[in-house]
Amino acid sequence: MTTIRDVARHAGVSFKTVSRVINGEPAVRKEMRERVQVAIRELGYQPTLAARQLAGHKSYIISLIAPRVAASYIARIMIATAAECRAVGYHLNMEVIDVAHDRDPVESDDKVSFSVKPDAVILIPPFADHAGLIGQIESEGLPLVRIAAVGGGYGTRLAVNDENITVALIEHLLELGHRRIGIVAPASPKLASQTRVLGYRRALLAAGITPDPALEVRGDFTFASGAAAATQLMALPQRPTAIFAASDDMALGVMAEAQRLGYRIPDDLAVAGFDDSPQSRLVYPALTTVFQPIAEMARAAVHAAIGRELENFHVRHELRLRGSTTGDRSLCLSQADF
Amino acid sequence: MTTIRDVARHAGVSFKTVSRVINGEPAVRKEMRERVQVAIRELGYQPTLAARQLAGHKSYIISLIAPRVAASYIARIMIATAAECRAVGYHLNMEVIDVAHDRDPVESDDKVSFSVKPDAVILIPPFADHAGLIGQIESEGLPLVRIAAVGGGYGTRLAVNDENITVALIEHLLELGHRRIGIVAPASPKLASQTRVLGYRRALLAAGITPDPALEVRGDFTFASGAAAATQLMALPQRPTAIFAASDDMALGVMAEAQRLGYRIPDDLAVAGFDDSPQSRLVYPALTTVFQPIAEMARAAVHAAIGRELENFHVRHELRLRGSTTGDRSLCLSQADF
DNA sequence: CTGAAAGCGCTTACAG
DNA sequence: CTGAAAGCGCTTACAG
Repeated sequence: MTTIRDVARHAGVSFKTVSRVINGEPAVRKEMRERVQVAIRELGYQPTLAARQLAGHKSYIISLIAPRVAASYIARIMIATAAECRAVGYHLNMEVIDVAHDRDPVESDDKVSFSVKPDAVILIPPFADHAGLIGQIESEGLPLVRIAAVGGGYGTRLAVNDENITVALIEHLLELGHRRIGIVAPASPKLASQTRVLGYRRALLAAGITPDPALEVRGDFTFASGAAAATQLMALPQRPTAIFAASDDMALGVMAEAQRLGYRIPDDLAVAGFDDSPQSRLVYPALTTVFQPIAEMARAAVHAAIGRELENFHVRHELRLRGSTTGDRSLCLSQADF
Repeated sequence: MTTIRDVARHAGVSFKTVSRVINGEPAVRKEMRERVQVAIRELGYQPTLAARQLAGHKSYIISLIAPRVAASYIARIMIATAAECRAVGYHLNMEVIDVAHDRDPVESDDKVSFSVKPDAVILIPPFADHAGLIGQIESEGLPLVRIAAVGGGYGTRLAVNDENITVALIEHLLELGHRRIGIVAPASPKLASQTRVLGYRRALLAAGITPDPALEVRGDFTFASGAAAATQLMALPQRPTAIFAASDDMALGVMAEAQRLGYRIPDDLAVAGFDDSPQSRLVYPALTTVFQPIAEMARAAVHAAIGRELENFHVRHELRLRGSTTGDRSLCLSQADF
């Protein structure tokens, strides 16, 4: 294996100088630096992370703790975080937790381990507010970034507020003439996505409509829960003419169930979701939804995790108005944003 | 930080004995072993991976090299691999490569790095046959597992052959009375999924139908390419009454385009896909498709990577017959398999 | 079955 | 701007 000493010999400098070049330390003459860089390239040298970590107390590893679920939101965060880590010279350690088995990620045998000694940890929903994990990470003394966290506590919170964009989405439905608009709301109160419910209510009130509790049904972000909500809402004495679901998967459940019951989308029922997931484009009619800048959030999280400033960071939501509300009959052929 | 010496002191043994217990070496008295294990638990000790790696030439890290694409197939492999790594006491290092920018993962600045010194590497499509990457991994002397690889060469090949299950799927369409069956085939010849085309042709021939080249259209696994294929196929003088797409995303493109053109599914056109992706269940009617045991393949890959035997390993494909061919009007409410 | 020595490939202070 | 010493937390041989 090529080591720092091989590079030093090849470049005719002390191995310490090589170390300085690798770490971008200023105190190296330009000529030396270039000589070392040539040697590194010629030998194909890659510093051993483990040695750097042991000596320098820095691992260049970030751990992402994610649930083992099929949600595209999770997959998109995972991929974007991994890509961003690479971009800044870090490595991503993925810790995937099986939430289905209901094991405590802190206390069970299968608990999350920090033996890779990451430089920082990123937590995403539904763990962003998991007190046990947060406590464990704090006691390990690890920097923490919590994406879409609601509560305070240890760590940097990357808060998202979906209220305003949801207001805009509901206004779109109101402009189309809908007055009875149902919502499939997040069941768990401790989620950032609750701001979507606030936006829904605010938009209705602003239009002079009193939110009807019968039109608010809970879901757990799955397709099945969206379908069940649709069954319930469409059975109401005064059924809604539009339904907003707090996630695309639930919205697709609403759409499918409505179609199964014989309603046409959007003629009989308009449907809107949230996430701009890849699957929101795969149905006919395509689903109206809200684009969340997941890649940018992942970038921000990685930068926050390693203590770098990120310039030009804006969490810019965007309405994606499509056939499921507008009646537009074209397909969505562009690739999904990441 | 708690080190091996702290544990030794706490347990009243030499630190070498602790090391032996951690590594499960046999030469330790049962009593000693238990004493050490208690100390480890009491102190919450977790051995530093970097130190073990440096001293023992073993990192307990597996690298997965994956493309940065939105395909659920990729996300499912990623998640399953990460979960399996955890299960066997390893850590997953994710290297996500931006294929969109067309940068060479071996030669570009952004090339894949092995500075984490993984114990093994796992390659998935479309990299499973990437000669450059395979060569790099071989020259690093790293064990390699290639999931769904086609060609020979360095590394353990986890081959999949989809021919037989595709035959079964086409037979299902034939039984429904379809005689003109179109296919959206993989464009790239170097993919394991080409076995799906072989199965398609074999099933037709077995039924006494000569495959019609006009009914074979190429796609690149995206929704858009499926939609384009449908446009083309449905414009044929003798249009097909059923279309099999070699991936679910392409099948959904076929379905959406057909619906847009006013055809009813499956009355006017039956559609079938491949993957049993989560999104295959999110549409109405639900998509007939083939379940691929991705989680089991990931398990097998991880075990092969670390040189362990995996008992009871079967790549068991399964037909998932749903409304897009059968006309069944129920929704698919169970969670997707992983 | 248990222990003391050497060393993995680097970085961190500290000199010059 | 550059170098020689010490040490990060472990495992690998080698003794006993």
